Amino acid sequence: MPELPEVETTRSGIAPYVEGEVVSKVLVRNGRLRYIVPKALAKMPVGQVVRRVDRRGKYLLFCLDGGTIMVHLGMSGSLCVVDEGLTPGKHDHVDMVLASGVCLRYTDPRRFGSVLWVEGDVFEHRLLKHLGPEPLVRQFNARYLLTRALGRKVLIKVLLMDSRVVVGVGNIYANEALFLAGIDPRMRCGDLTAESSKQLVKAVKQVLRRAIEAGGTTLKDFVNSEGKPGYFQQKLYVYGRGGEACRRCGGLIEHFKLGQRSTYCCGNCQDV
DNA sequence: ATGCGGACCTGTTAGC
DNA sequence: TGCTAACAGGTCCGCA
Repeated sequence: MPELPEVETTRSGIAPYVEGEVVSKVLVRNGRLRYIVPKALAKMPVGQVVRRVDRRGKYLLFCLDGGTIMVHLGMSGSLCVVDEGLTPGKHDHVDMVLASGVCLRYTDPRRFGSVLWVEGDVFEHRLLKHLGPEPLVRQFNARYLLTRALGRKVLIKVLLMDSRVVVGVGNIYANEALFLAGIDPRMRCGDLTAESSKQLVKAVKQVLRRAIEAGGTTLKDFVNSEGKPGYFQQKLYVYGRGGEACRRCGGLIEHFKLGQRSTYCCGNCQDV
């Protein structure tokens, strides 16, 4: 579920409640997430101050003095600020309880996400080490994308969703960015030109920025730190709109599979 | 090195 | 109405 805008929405919502506060305990109700949470947290000491809440790609990083709590929301995860006393639901797997009485509650029906404790330089952790640049920084530019695309045979959509190339772009925003750039998702990487690379980078940045402003996309179950949905779904051009009219040309939005992922595009507005 | 397919889970929806 | 199958926002691993 959560792509970069949803993770960033969560981060900015949580930060004011957490930064400068002491973690008094971490309560694990169901540790069977992507990585077994009790094991992953085994060495974590309690009573430390959270210095800041950061984000790298789709990972949330709670930076403490002795290490980092690294949270990934997977497909269906969310993290809400609740009162410690609130009765947990079926999928409320982990609580991070602060000395202030505020509780960060991790909810994840599909359990594809995880909560890890990492000591030392978190960016050297195997899950972060090989990540590509953040999409919203200058380092992610037309020249960079072209360099990474040329000489490869994968489809352009697959490349965009490869976190070693650029982080944070999941299936929804890959579809949207390709539409905005006027590029068919079935185009091969090798066919990217300087011009189309420029358009695509611009589109990726634009769609992510707009989605962050709208508080993310809620298709089914994404909620922010207050348990509220995002509103970007109302602004989607192609994702989830198979068979409907293109908002730009009125043509039919196509829907098919690429790799294993649901793909949407306008055959008229997007060229291979 | 690159590309591809399967695996990890559960809940909801579509279809018979 | 009720059962079953397909599908869903994301990685990560192993094999060719």
